[in-house]
Amino acid sequence: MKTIKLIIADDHELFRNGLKELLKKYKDVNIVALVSNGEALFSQLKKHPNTDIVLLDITMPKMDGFQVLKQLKSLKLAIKPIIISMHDEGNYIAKCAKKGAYSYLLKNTDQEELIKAIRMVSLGKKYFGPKISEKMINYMSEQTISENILSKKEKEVLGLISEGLTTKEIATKLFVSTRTIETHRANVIKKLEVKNTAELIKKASEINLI
Amino acid sequence: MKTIKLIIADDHELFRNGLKELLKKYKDVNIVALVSNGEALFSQLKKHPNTDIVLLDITMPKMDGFQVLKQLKSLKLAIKPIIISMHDEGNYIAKCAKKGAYSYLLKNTDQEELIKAIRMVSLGKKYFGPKISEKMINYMSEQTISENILSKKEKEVLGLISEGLTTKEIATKLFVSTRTIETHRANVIKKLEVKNTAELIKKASEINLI
DNA sequence: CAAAAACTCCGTATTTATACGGATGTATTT
DNA sequence: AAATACATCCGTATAAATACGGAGTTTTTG
Repeated sequence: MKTIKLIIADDHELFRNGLKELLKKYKDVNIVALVSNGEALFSQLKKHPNTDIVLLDITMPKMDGFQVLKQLKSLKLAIKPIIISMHDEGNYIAKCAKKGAYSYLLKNTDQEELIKAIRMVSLGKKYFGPKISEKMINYMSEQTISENILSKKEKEVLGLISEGLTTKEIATKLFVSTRTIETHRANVIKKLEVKNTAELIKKASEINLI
Repeated sequence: MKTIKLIIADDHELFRNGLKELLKKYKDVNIVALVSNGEALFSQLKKHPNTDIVLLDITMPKMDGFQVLKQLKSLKLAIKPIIISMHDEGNYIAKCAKKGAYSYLLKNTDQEELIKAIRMVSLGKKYFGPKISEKMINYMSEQTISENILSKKEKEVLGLISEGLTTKEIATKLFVSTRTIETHRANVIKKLEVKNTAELIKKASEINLI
C-alpha cells in the first residue's frame, strides 16, 4: 500500500504538532514536514517534490493560505491542498474552492472526517462536507452585494468617508467636484441597501469593505 | 510525585485531541476530561471536583471562555484556568486577566512554554509570557477610551445610530427630545475622539461597541 | 465594434448633523 | 454630606447630507 505523503502548514505550533500526533496512528499517512507559513511550505516542497497533500491553514504570517493556493495553481504542482480553518464563513469557503482547494475542513472536525478527507483527496477526489457546502451556497446569494458591486472609485470614497472626511474634503483630495462625491456616496448607499451614512459604515464594516 | 489533573475545553476537536496527545508524554500531567464547551466543562467538574487546571479556549459555543471564567470566580472553585487562545489582542488578554485567568497562551505557543505554564500554574503561580504582558500593557492605555467611558444611554443611542436611525427617530423611540439625542451623539463623538458620525461608527465597530 | 458600466458634472429643496454655551434633577460614589 | 457623573432639556447658526432628475465622457468588456 502506497503511503500518502503530506505536509502540515499551520502557524499554531500546538495545533501543528497535535495534528501530527493524531495522524501517527494512520499507517497510510506519512508526514514529511511541518511548516508554520507559506514560504516555508514552498521551500519544503522543493525538498519533497512528490508530496501528495498539504493540510493548509488560512491565517498564517508571511504568506497566507490564499496566497499559497494561488501560487500552487500557477505553478501547476501536483500537490493537493486541504484547507483546515476555523472560519466557517461562506466567504472563506468559496474563496478557497475557487482557488483550487480539494477540501475545506473546520478545526472542529473530528478525526474520522479528517482522515476520510485525506484519503479521498489522495485519490484525486474533492471533499466538501454537507455543512461546508451549505455555507457556500448561502454565501453565493449575498456575495453579489459586497465585493463585486462597488467600483474602485466607490470603494475609495467609502474608505475616505469612513475615516471621517466630509464630502467637500474628499472632493478636494480627489480633485473632483463635490457633486461627484455626493453621487458616489448616494450610489454606494443605494447599492448596499442602507438608509444613510451611519448604517452604511456599519454594513461596510460588517462585510469587510473597509 | 502528585500528578496535575487537567481538563481541556476547546470546541475544535482536532485541537483538543491533538493537545491531549501532546501532553501524554508528560508523566506529571493527567488529563481527566475533554470538553467542547463551557457547559460540558461544568458538568465534568462535578464528576472531577479535584481537578487542578483547565485549558480553556475563549471562543466556544453555548458558554464561552469569558463566561466560564466569570462562573468559576463566582463559584470560588479551586480550579485554575489557563487560557489558550488564538487572539493576541490586548483586549482579550486584559479581559481574561481581570476575570481570574492564571495564564494566557497563544495557540502558536511551543510545547515547552505550555508545559512550563501548566507546571507553574499548578503551583499556584500565574504565568504570563513577555509578549502577552506587553500586549496587555499597550492595551491598557487605549482601554479607557472604549467600554468604560460610554454611559448606558450613550451606548444605546450609538447602537440605534448604527442601525441607520436619524436623531429624530431615535428621540421618538426613546421618548425624549431630539436635543437629548443630539447631546448624546455629540458626547459620544467627543469621547471616542472622532470627527463625525461616519468615523464614529467605524471606530465603534472596530472596538466592538456595536 | 458595440453595449454596459463607471466616472464625471449640474441645480434645487429639504432634512440632518455639528458646533457653540448653558442649566437642572437624580443617582452614585467617596 | 459633598462631589461626580449622568440624563435630560433649551436656543441659534452653520455645515453637511439626502432626495429628486438629468446628461456627457471614458473605460471596460463581451
